[in-house]
Amino acid sequence: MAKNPTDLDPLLFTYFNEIGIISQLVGNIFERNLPDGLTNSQFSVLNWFVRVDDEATPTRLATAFQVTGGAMTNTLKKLQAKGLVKIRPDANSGRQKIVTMTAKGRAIRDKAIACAPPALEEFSLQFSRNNIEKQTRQLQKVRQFLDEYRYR
Amino acid sequence: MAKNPTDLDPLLFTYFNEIGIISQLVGNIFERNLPDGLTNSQFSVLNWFVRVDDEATPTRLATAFQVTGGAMTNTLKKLQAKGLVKIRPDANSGRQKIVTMTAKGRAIRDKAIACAPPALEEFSLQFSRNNIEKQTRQLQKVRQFLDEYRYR
DNA sequence: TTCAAATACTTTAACATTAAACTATTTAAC
DNA sequence: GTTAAATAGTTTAATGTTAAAGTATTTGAA
Repeated sequence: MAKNPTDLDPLLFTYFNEIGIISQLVGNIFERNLPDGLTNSQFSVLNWFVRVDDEATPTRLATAFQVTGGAMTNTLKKLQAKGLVKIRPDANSGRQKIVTMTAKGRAIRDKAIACAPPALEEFSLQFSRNNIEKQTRQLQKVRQFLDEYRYR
Repeated sequence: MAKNPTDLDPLLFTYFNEIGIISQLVGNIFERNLPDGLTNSQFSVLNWFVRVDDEATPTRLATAFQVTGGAMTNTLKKLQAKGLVKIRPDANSGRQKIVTMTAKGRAIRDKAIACAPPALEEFSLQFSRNNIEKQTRQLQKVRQFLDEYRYR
């Protein structure tokens, strides 16, 4: 049956709408509890250094978080001004820089985790680990599709 | 087993991270194709009038989209300037206003749908309706939890 | 070797959003 | 009836993001 062109598939609309709202709610809930005026972006960068690697170029971080280079420049400048990351030139390439987290950065990151709002605790009680794992796998497929679509 | 306080539950982190990235990607993909310099917020308001009701107060819209009143004031002013919505005082309450969509607004909204990026078409081929329906139901539960948590 | 294209990062202007302060109106307690 | 509190909407300043232009460096093809 042909789709009426004046109707956006309501299911897809609802689906992405729910995702958008959850993203916004979680972002707000989490950022509200962050210490030292840390933003979500700033925290995410600090946490990346714990989760993924000890050092990175700005572009690698920008790619990881799907933001523009300019946005990452801004985030890193803020972190640097607070003494939470260190930015040094790459000896092997004059156009790259190398970013690392400072001890203070690590401490603030740990503090941020400790400040994590109780929502996350309660969330774990409401939704089974198994359920969230399954959802995550499906979301990863969706993200991958959109990610690839983006570069065509 | 006690959770190490310096570790944010990686599963939850990944889960919400995927949601955040999908939200961002879909937003960008969709907004890029919108006609007449329409933003996602502006389109969403127009689409709301098709999906939900003929008229609304600014606050009702702000609540529906989980944005501040100020943000909605801004969005509505832009839509009004383009002649896509009409804002009139409420005869029954001097502090409320009533917003409706104009015929031009409806036309632009339909055009936006027609311009919808092919990503959505292809998306439907990749992911089964059944799958997206199931995911949507789960996401709705999550959103509901976060929504309720917010007001406590 | 040269030089055009690609890459890494920064800067700028525009803009959507937020929190907070502000105006106007309505509600309801006394 | 008065008046304090609540509600609806707007305005302001600050901020984070984007696209686009700009600088500097590296790559690689001729």
